[in-house]
Parts: sequence; structure tokens; C-alpha cells
Amino acid sequence: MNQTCKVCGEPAAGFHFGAFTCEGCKSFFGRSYNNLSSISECKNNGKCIIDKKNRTTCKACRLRKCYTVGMSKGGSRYGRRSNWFKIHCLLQEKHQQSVEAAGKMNGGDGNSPTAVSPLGGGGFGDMAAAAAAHLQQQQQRHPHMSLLGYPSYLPEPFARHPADAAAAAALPFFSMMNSLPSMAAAPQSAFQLPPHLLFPGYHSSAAAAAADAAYRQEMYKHRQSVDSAASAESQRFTPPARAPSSARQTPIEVCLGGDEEVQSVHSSHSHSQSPAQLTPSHTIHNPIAIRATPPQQQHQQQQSVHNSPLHSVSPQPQPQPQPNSTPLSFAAKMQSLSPVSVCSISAETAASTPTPAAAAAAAAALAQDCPMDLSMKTSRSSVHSFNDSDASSLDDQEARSDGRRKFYQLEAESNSTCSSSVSSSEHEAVKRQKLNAIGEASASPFGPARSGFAVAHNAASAMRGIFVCV
Amino acid sequence: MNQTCKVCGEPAAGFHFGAFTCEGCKSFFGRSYNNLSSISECKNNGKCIIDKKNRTTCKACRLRKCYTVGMSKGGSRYGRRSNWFKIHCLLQEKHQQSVEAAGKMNGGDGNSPTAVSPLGGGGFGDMAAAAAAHLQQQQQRHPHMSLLGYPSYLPEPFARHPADAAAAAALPFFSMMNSLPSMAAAPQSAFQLPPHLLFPGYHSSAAAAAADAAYRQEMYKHRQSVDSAASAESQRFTPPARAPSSARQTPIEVCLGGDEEVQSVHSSHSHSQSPAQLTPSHTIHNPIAIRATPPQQQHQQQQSVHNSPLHSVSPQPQPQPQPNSTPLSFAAKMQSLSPVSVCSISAETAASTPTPAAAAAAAAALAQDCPMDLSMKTSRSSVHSFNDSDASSLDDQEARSDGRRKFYQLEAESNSTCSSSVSSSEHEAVKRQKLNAIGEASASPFGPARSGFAVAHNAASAMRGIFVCV
DNA sequence: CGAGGTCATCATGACCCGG
DNA sequence: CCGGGTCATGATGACCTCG
Ligand SMILES: [Zn+2]
Ligand SMILES: [Zn+2]
Repeated sequence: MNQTCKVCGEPAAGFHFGAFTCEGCKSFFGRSYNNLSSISECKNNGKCIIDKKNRTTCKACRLRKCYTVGMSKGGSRYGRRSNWFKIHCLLQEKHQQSVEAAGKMNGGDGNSPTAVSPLGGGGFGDMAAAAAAHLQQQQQRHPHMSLLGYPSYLPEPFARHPADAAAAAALPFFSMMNSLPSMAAAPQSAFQLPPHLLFPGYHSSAAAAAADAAYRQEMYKHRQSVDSAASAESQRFTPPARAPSSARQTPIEVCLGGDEEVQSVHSSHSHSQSPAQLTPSHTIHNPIAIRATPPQQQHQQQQSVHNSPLHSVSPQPQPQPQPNSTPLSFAAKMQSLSPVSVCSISAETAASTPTPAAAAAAAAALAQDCPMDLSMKTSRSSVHSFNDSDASSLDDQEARSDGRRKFYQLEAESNSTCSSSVSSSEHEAVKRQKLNAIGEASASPFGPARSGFAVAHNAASAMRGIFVCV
Repeated sequence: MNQTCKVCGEPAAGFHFGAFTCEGCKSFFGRSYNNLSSISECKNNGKCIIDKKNRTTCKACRLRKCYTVGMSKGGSRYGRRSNWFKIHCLLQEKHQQSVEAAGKMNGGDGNSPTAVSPLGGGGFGDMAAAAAAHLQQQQQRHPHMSLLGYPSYLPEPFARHPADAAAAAALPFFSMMNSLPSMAAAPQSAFQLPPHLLFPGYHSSAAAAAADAAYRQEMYKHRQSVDSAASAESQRFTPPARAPSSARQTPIEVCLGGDEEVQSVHSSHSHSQSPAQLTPSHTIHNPIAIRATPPQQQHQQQQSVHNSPLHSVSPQPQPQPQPNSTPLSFAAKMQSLSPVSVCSISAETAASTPTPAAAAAAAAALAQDCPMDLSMKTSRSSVHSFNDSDASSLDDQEARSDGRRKFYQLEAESNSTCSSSVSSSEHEAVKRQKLNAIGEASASPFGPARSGFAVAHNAASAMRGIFVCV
């Protein structure tokens, strides 16, 4: 390969999380992404230069550089080929079709609703194809904005506090970003995916700026949540915890609910009857919900999904408390950006909420609780302080012993037969703690912007197995 | 106590190594002092600000700050009171005497040979008293220059390479230092000990600059030794290793030789007959060779030492290959500065070399192999790669398996009865490795300046139990 | 091939003990 | 009281397995 780590310059071990990185930076990103609390602020205004020698000296700048070079959970691959490869192949095909379609009949605003990629039965590209088909159906203006972890190109005022302004000024091409708002706000092609997802090693300045903004935003949110653990603003979306009757409204349960009515390709039902009854963490680690079916079948499935009354997501309520054309909405949108966006949920499901209002709530809750992948364990063989009081069915239950834990809700299986999980092994306890950490991080004040992307949420949640969480 | 750590600002745990520090900074200094190889260069030109948050992010700057606030191995205490307290009490007394003596008869250049402190039998202050008495006898111009780890105030050209110049410019009061060369080069009082040793918490700018220079010098030496592991310049002082016949010239053996003819107060002879025969590391950990005898007796001992033909150190050969008045000699002197200087040798001895030439060689060798205290273990319960081939008597033997190991010489006991140390426990192996590391660090190109302080070396080596190594 | 888990290794600092 | 040893804890990254 002969590539070097885009983060530290060491010889790269491969293409990890969307960029060529070494083993160390790969592990670091995998560890740090969900664990912002372990990263302390840079003491050098974020201007640290990361190389092989001092990559461990400033975790903030290292993570920032990870984002800058295009790393994200969304840039990861599922299956034998990388996401990048799949999307690249699909999108090239798609772009070609779109171009020739535009040249032939010149329809629409460029997002001509062409057929889904005939690239077909190869077995890859399905995920992006599904997303493309659905998003084209929805006629979204910025379909890629929250797809695959890539935030929008919208420039941000960058005036949260002086340090932010300084960091923005330090960005090499940020001024160029500001001078091209139209390109950023209104991409010409509906499937103009970010180049760093299309071509590894290539990262546009806009991508770098957006990644940097995403990183800073994430850190900002984290700081907010750390500083004010239980602020009043976080009450806007009160977690409906500990109420089994309101299970329909818990965020993850919405993700996983109605699983039985969706055919499962990599379903975990086969071994879900194990005596331990599979705690949620285990469930998350099941095969990822990427459909490996050909596009035609995928199309049919989507149609069926849309025909089902449970999946009536087309007329979304779109609750947007903020106007979306003022500069403030820009900031609000920026605030809703999350550096990592694809929420890998096992047991592929669709957003199967009974009512549109519930669907919107589910989308909002999704936004609140995602990203929620339970990646690498950060601690091993340590008993921790988790109380093994009775641990009756992690689902819809609030951890109540540790002061730092807020809540967590998670439906272990689609059908709620798993009401008595044993949670015996500490392995699961560790993962439960991770869940708590995620819930804690997601409890940050995150109000106005979350619903601003409800439409994207719904679009994503209508896709089976792919959940885009901003 | 209500003091704060002078390094990081955390509430201090006590007075450690010459400054009020927290537990962390104390441990860090104890670990890092002998272990420069574990400290990588600062990526921020040494301008990192050390506080509680980011004290672990830049070890170079942390260690530099440790030196800046006056920490040194020589600042440590032996006994119930701290070194600082002892010297403080003695020197205050001494200074008072000197002042009133100067006011009365106005003799000499301020170093009036007054009687040694009558503070006497209290049991503390003896070490400094001995040093004071001897140094007054020798009429050294800069007696404190290499005493107790405090380097001279000589300014340095600071033009090793551009980074050095920048670092020097960053020093707050360095320009002031350059404007006062006379004060720095010729202290008015013979016992004008550095204020940071007299008053904890007080650090003059000169002290800070000198500490910084010492730190940079140490790092420079280390870098040199790392870059060119076996450079030609290091051959100038070939270690007389592996030759038992030349044991008289091995550096440490010179320190410890002739021990039987010096009365031992805290001698380790009582338990030196243990079956393991006490590897050198163990010997170093014996009670430190600070005389606890009253000054009068100390005075007599010194006299006897000087009367002995073995200790004819008064007419030192003073091999100085460089002239000592040119600017180059400044740099050379600066190069000879070591941040930590008091070499605590167990089994208190005097420099008992047969010939003056050998005494000079011993001083040079001392300078080469000190500091050599074997402080805290850095690795535990790891077998390492040390070859346990036969390990016959660590003394005067060269470690020959590891490529990075250079040599080490150490006389375990004064009388060479310990020719068959077992070195069975890996505990000792670890310490042996530390010895190797020290030898490695001291094998750096260090030529012209070492002998430049031969007079100080001899003065120090003539003092029993206190060895000043620059 | 890449994601994620494992675990040897190391740095850190709170704690303890001996002098 | 301080130097130094101990060791629980956390971070790191090379290596491995699985899909
Ligand atoms: Zn890297
Ligand atoms: Zn400190």
C-alpha cells in the first residue's frame, strides 16, 4: 500500500474509518469517538501539530486531525468492501446516469428521479442505493447533508467564544469557505458526496473545515454537558425513562420496534433465545443491518415499507421551531451536526412508529441518543462500580447508582420477550457502562437544531438498517 | 502547610527534591531525573505552560519546570529535617557571622575564614558545615558553583541551534542575566547559596535561567548521546571497563576506594556480609554518606585526609584543554553543567587516588558517571532482556548483550570482597538496567568542559561523603 | 480488507513505609 | 517529615479474529 497515516505520518496500516491511518490512530479514533469526556482541552489553542512523536501528547488535536482528514464512523465499511468503495462505485454510476439524464431531458433541479443503480446483483452498493432511492423519492434538497456522517457545508458564524474564532482563523481554508456559501449551501448535484468519501486521501478544504467544525461542535456539546450536567435546556427533550408503558417512545425502542414485521437478512433472531437473553450491548454487536439484497428487491422492500400504514413517513410533520433562513438557523443547523452519523443498528428495522407525531419524536430521540455504537471496550477486567442490584432487563431502565449516569433506554430485542436479562458477566456490565456514557453524552443541551433535521431523520429512519443521526 | 505545587499548582504534598510539589510532580521528578531517554522533545519550543490539567502532556516542559522551580536531587533531605532546612539554618548563621566579621575586621574578599558554625551538636547542618569548612580552606572562588546541584550563574551564548536561541529568548529574565555577568561570575559572598535553596518558594531569575540552562544542557547531552550512540568524541574519555587490573581508575571505585581507612558513621559494613553480597544497586541504596559528626570533628577528619599522602588533592593538575577566559570557555563551562549534581554515594569515602593524575582522572570519571543514584524503579515485574549469562560481579564489568548498553563500572563495596555477586533477583536486574541507562546517558560527548571543572571536582571529592558531579 | 476486541506495556499518582 | 517503593488505573498500539 505504501500509504502514510494521514493523522500522524506513520506508515499506514490501512484504510480505517475513512482515512489511511496507522494502527494507533485507528485505535485512538475508535476509542475516543464515543468518549469525548476523556479528551481534555488543548492547551495550545488547537494548533498542535500531530506527528508520530507527539501524537499522544494532545488528544484533542489528535482527534481533531482525525476529523480533519475525514475520519468518521460513517466512513467505515460494512462487509468485505469499504463503504467508500461501495459508494464510490454506486455514485460514479449514479452520477453518470444523472449527467446523461440531464443532458437528455433536462428535468428537475438536477435531482432527476432516475431508476436505482442497475449495477445490481453484485451485492454491494445496496446501502447507498437504498438511500439514494429513498432520498430521491423524498426530493430532499440536501440529501447528503446528514448521510454517512458527513455534515453540511454550511459555514458557521464561528463566534461561540474567542477561542473558537481563533481556531477558525487557524483553519487553512476557512476564509475560502465563507466566500463560497452558495456552493456550500446548495450543492449542484444531489449526490455530490464529499470527495474524501469518494477518494481516500483526497480531502477538500471544505471537507476539512466541515470536519473541524463538526469536531469543535462535538467538543462544544460535550463541554456543555460536562459543565452543566443537568441544565434546564436538556429538559426540553425529557428522556422517557423507566416507564415501560411508554416504551413506544423510548428512542432506541423506536429504532428496533416492529422488527418482526420486517424481514431480517442478518437477523439475530436465530440466537436470540440464548439463556442470557442478549443484553442490548450484545444486540448492537450483531451483524449490521445493511441489506445485501439486490437493488430491485431493495426497491420492492421500500415500496412495501411505504405502503405499510406503520411507515407513513412521507408526510413528515417536520417540527422546526427555528426559521431556517436566518443566520441563526445556520448556527442552529451547525449545532446539530455530529461528526459521526451512521448509527449501526443491528436487526435491520425501519422507523415503525404508529403515528407521524411519534415518528417525529422518534427522529428527535434518535438524534438525541445517537451515535450509539458500542465500539471498543475502553476498560478491561475491571469490575467498576456498576451496581448489580437486580439488573432486571436493561431495557427502559435507568441506571440509578452512579451519580454520573443519567439514563439509558434500549430495547434488547424487537419483541420484548427479554424482560429478564441476567447481566451476569461483567463483560456486559462494561458495555452497559458504555451505554451510560453515551446516554450521558447525549443528554447535552441540544435543543433547537435537533428537530431542524427531523426530515433527514425521517428519511433515514425510513431506510432499513441505516440510521442517520445528526 | 497550605502550599501549592510549584510545578503544576496543585496543592502541595510537601517539600520534595527542593521545592514544594504535589505527589505527582514528586514522582515524576524522581522517575524522570535519571531517565532522560523517556522524555521526548517539546513540540512547542518549550513554552508549554504546566498546570494541573496538562502537566502530563509535555514531559519535557514539566521536567524543565521542575528544574526551574529549583528541584534537584541535591535538594533532597537526609535525616529528619530537609536539606533545605539544614542548609538554611546553617547558612543563615554563617551569613550572620560573615557579616559581622566583615563589619569588624573587614578581612579577605568576604570569605573570611571564620570558625565553623557553632550551631554544632544539634545533629543537623553538618553536611553543609563540612562543605563550608573545606571549601573555605580551599579558598575557592565559586564554592557554590557545583555544590548541591546548583550550577553556576554564568550566562551562556545560547547559540547551539536556533531552537535554543528561541528558548532562551522565551526565558523571562534571561536578558537581565546577560546584563549582569559580574554578579553571576563572581559572587560577592562565598556562601551565597542560591536563594531557592535558602527560601523555598523564592526563585531568583538567575536561578530560573540557570536551571533552564541546566535542563537544556542535560537534554542536549542526552540528544547527543541518543543521536550518535558511539561517537568519536566520546572516545576522548574511554571508560576503563572490563579491566579488573585497572580497577583503581574506574570512576566509582575511586569514589569508594580506600573506604576502610575512613571511619564510617553510617557505614554499610554491618550488613555488607549478607550472602547476596550486595550488588551495587543495593549499595547505593545504603545510608547516604552524609557525615553526622559535629563540625569540629569533621574539621579534624578533613585535616587527616589532607595529611594523608593518598589524599593529596591540594595541588590539582587541573587539566584544562580549553582556555577559560574566551567566550568559548563559557560555552564549555555551560556544557559541563548538570541539573543535578550531588552524587549520593553510600559508605562515605573520600577521593583517595594514589596519584594526582589519577585524582584528576577520577574527577573526570566522576563527572562522567554521575549522577548515578538509582532511584525509583521505572518498570516492575518485567523480565526485560537482560542477559543473565553469568553476571559475575557487576563491578568493573561491561554489559555486553544489549546493543544500547554501553558500560558500567561500579564497586559494590569498598573492599573488593564482593567478586561473585549472584544477581539472582530480577529486582537487581532492573536496577542494573538502570545503571546501564545511566552509563549510556553519561557516554555522551562531553569532552572539553568536564575537565574545566576539575578543580571543583577535586574540591568536592576531597569532601567526605559529598560528591559534586557536574 | 477493515472493525473491533485483546492485552502486553508503559506512565501516572495516591498511598504506604522506613529512616 | 521526606525519599522511594508499590500498585491500581488508564492510555496506547501491535496483534488477532471475524465477517
Ligand atoms: Zn497515525
Ligand atoms: Zn505538581
